[in-house]
Amino acid sequence: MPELPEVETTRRGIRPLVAGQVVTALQVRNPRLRLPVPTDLAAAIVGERLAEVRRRAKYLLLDFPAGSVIIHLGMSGSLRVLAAGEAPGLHDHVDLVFGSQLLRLRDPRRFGLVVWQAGDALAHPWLSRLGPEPLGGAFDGAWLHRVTRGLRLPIKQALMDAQRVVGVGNIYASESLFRARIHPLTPAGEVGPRRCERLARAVRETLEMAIAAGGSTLRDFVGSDGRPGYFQQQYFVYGRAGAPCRVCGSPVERAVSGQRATFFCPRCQLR
DNA sequence: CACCACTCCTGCCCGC
DNA sequence: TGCGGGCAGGAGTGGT
Repeated sequence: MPELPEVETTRRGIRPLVAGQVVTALQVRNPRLRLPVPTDLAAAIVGERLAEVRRRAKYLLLDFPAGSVIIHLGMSGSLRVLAAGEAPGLHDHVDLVFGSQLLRLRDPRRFGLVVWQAGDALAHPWLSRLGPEPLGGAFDGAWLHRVTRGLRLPIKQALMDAQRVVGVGNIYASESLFRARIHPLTPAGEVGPRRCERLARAVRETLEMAIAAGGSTLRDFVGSDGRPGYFQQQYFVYGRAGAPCRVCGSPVERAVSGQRATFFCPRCQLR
């Protein structure tokens, strides 16, 4: 399930292989994603040079002269660079062919998206109202404190709201709150300035560590099994209900918040 | 606004 | 061994 670190690792993996290359063909094998792949996509990009691969939140932006292909990996999407002619698998929806190689989007659960945005990609309605990047300078404790005043909803849900900060998904929300020693069900408005500071720092550190862990597997984006290698990453609480907290040994608990599984240590994390 | 519920889809795991 | 059921999960959308 790609969260921001996986998307960033994907970006870093594919960028050196496709940036600067000209699209020679587009193959839409299965247009059915969360929204249908636009039928006029080929007209927009075939024959054009891919200038840059950027990321905003969990969206990947493939920049062309006239606009950008915006890709979201949903929860099961992956992008790999393969040799042209590589036989497609069951859920390989789209290929961007660049001469002798291709960029292949696979998405078994079809929560992903491919859209075309003419002109500035950031002007797309899905991107234009997003909050700050968690790894950028605009996100810090002061910002987090400001955008959570008066909120009664749990801090975890506030953290996962892309208008407040982007890129914090279910896994890293739980992990960041553990790192900051804040109980995920604490009303967001009750988290004071010092704890907001700690939480903002925890979000940044958690994501940076995950990206660093993925960086060693960039070579996997070419060739056979191209999955980013976070599976080796050790989570503190996520998915560990009943298992001992890695810090204090108390059993990790599971709750549901905003219809999402939420994991925390009841002893380390205070309301 | 703030908040909530619903929706998309399929691989995987569990129990029988 | 096969099969049904339940679950997970990003984020847009459409309520109250």
